[in-house]
Amino acid sequence: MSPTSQTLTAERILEATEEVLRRHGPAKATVVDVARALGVSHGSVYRHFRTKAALREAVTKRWLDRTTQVLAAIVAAPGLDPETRVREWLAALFAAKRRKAFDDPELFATYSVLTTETAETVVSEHIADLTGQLTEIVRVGVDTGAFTTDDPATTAVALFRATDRFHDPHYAREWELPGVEGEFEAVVELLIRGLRR
Amino acid sequence: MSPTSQTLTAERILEATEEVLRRHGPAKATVVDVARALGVSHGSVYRHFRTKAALREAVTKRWLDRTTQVLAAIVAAPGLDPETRVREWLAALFAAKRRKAFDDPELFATYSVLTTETAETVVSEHIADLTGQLTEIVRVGVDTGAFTTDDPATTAVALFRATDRFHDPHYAREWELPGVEGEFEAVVELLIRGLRR
DNA sequence: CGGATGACAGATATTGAAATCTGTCACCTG
DNA sequence: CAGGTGACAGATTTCAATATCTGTCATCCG
Repeated sequence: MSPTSQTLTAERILEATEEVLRRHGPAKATVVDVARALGVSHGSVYRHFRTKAALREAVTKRWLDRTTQVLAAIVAAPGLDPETRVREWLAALFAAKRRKAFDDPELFATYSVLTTETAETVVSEHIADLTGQLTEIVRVGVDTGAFTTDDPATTAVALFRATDRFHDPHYAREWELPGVEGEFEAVVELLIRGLRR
Repeated sequence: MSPTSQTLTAERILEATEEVLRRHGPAKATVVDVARALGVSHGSVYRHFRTKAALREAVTKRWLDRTTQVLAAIVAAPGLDPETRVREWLAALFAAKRRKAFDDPELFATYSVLTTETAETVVSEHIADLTGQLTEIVRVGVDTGAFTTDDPATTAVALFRATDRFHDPHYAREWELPGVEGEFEAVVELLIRGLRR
């Protein structure tokens, strides 16, 4: 009946939603559009997601989790000294965000809006995931004697906050300005020096 | 003729503009409103400011400069060691912004909008002023042997950017959350440690 | 004559009626 | 009978007509 008449799964709906969001932007993407893209009635979409907000939340979480997974690889990578691991983790976060912003500006702008309007919990869980990863790196650094701190978790949050400028979508416009790379390195340098014993 | 029939000066217009902005907000504050508040025709306002944008720019600059002046006192204050001076300067910046945001939320929100829509130069000059002050503090710190850095100006920018979260109006909502004070101190602690020889 | 005025043209914002969307649910259909 | 449908009520958005505002300037006034 429809062009893609496989069974309707949450995953297929999320894919269609992302496509509709990319095409129409956050303001004009409707549940009806998503249903149309899937060749089903909008009632069917509501069978998988209770509200439009829940759908947007799910698609946002999916997007944020992709970054979390990339960074987890750096936490787990063997053979890095703690200092290098922190540098690479922060650089990877910056690079991932910058790539998203540059490669598909429409979609990035869309998700930037979604993260501000979506339920606070999705974003704060994402931040908790990321600072959790950083905490692990710092903790290992302290254990091996490379770093000093009273409390790895507090220090991890400080590292994350001090680098907000280089991962908060709010600053995305400035990520293509010349000199940002230098600013990033100067901040990281200062922070790494602050971590050292 | 009007309730306040002194001569019409740029300063009086700026005062009236701030009042109109506080009352009506940035979206609904018009040049006609400002003229009405002063008991003159809007043509007279255009005699002092070429455009509405120029008027908004001037009132924004005036607002930003007030903070710059407060902080200049800390740069010049005698008898502070460099580390304390950095701590106090950053704390004063945070405190000044937080006070503005808390004491008069309407006006603060208004100026937050103005700084995003106003000509880039006003804001970047403000930032240049502030990082200039920080550069001076860092430079003295290096000269007295308290700090190490290749380039005080770069380091000053890094200090400013690493603390964006605690002075960028974008984050104002989070300045009243519990724990912000702790986050601020953790970031400053890390940065100060990074400055030390 | 220096400074203020208000009528005016084009740009921008407001408003309210019509169109669309969200979320529900009784009813299909394979 | 599990999964899908589409009509429906209330909420939200769109659109075009109307009102207001911006910026200019010929004219006025002390």
